[in-house]
Amino acid sequence: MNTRQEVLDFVHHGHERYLPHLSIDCVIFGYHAHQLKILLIRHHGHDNWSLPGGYIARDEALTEAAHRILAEKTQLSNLFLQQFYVFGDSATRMNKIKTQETHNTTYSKVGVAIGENHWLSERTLSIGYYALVDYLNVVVNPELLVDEYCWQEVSEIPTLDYDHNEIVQKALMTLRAQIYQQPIGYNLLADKFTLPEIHALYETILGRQFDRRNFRKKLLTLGLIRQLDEQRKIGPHRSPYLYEFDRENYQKALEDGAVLAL
Amino acid sequence: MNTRQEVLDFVHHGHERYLPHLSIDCVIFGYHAHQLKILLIRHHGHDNWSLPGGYIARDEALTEAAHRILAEKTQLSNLFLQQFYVFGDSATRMNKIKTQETHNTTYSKVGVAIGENHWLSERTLSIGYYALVDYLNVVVNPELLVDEYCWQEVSEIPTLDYDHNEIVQKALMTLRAQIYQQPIGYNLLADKFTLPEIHALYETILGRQFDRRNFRKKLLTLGLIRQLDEQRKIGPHRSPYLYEFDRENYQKALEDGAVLAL
DNA sequence: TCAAAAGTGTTCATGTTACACCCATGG
DNA sequence: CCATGGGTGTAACATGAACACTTTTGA
Repeated sequence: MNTRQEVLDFVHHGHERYLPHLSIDCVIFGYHAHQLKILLIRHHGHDNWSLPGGYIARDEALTEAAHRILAEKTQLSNLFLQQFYVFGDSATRMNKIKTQETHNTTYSKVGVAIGENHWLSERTLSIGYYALVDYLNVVVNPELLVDEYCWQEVSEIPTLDYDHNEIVQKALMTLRAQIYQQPIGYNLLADKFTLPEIHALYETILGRQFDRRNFRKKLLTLGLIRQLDEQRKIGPHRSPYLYEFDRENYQKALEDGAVLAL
Repeated sequence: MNTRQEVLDFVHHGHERYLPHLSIDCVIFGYHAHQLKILLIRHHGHDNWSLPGGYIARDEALTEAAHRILAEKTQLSNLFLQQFYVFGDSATRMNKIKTQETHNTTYSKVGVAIGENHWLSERTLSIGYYALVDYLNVVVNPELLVDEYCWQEVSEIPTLDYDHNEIVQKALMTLRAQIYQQPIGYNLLADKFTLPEIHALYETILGRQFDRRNFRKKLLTLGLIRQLDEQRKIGPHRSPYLYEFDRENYQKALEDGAVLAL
């Protein structure tokens, strides 16, 4: 939403287009070069940051909605996107903490006030999705009501609005648990990648270190990756070999519940 | 809902008490003696079976709602109950298949018709929860609109109404994945249990066999269970020893991500 | 004494961990 | 030639898998 008109239309007619009481919040993990970050936004007039999110259109599949919202923020489609939990227990989600004033701060930018019975003031449960992107590929889409964006290191997430800290925690837990069962590398590495690259990826996401030799052995033994004949030039150093994923084997390994417990 | 009056009140005023567009469906796994079953219900006038479910009250936490619904069906509280997915993609969940006639068949029992714009005809996403119970402990609560109940073996689930087959599949997958990370035994076994009992439990839930000796060794090594001095009399056979869970160690092992991969 | 169920230990194969030196490259 | 980063193998150890006979009990 980039124009005042769009925002006004959303405020006044959003309930006709979207399902009320339900939203989607996205924890967008951005990885690059040994750093794992999360995309945060700061709504107009807010001191705290929060997660990007959106609503589900009445004629839209849930998964579709999640992909649309993600694409609206990052301009990227076909990303790895995973539903992980529904949040409906915390005080914010019970409407025990009124978000109305919060909303009014934001929407004051377009000169509307959100009443107590407005659809945006109603109790809203939120479905959490997490995505994985290379944050260098992301060109964040500016929105009228969002004052600022930032990529924040996962270990340094500040206090967020609503229950978003809880959502981030759960997303991170789920990501780390699922890295063993999901083709996570596919989405964060180029088709051809070096061993140090995939090695750094796993170390960063899991927050611990792996022995280079054992790591390579494991991935090759499981047949998840295949070494190529090519090498990459990387400046004044020895050239690393390139590898690619063995898609068939990767799939098979995942089905067999293969564990990449290094 | 056991009286006509209650049902009428639900149909006419339910939207004031409950959040629209959202429901909870429960996959209630019932285990006993090497059998793993699911509780199914048959609504009045329906040919197919479906899962028990319910709605979230406007002033009720999500988890609270799930426990209430489960207690309404089984009369049991404090059960192991786990949220596992939100279903919002299938044709039923998009309102592409009209459930209105379906509803009318059911509610004809109390002599009301559900119109196209009735709140029960609107698009409804469903949050899936699974529970684990000993089905011998369950006294199913009769409800006016439910003609029949049954416990159906997980390997013999018939075609269900709506997208409930999909929900059951996902629940079973999740249960099997989580048995390694959740204190599942606690809820299905008495405080003191024999090794053959817990052994059968794992075999049944995971659908495969484990060597008795290795199974015992593993559980003892991980410190999940503790052997007691008592034995149980079981007729014309050797008396098995009793065991109990080592709660502290169980907790610790789960946090460490201990894997019971037998 | 028999049938049914439970108890128990060892061996072998596999997987996991720990560890250090040499090589290639460009400046 | 040097600084930097990448490549590689082996030995010790721990874990998992396979396997069968004996004991207890009550009828």
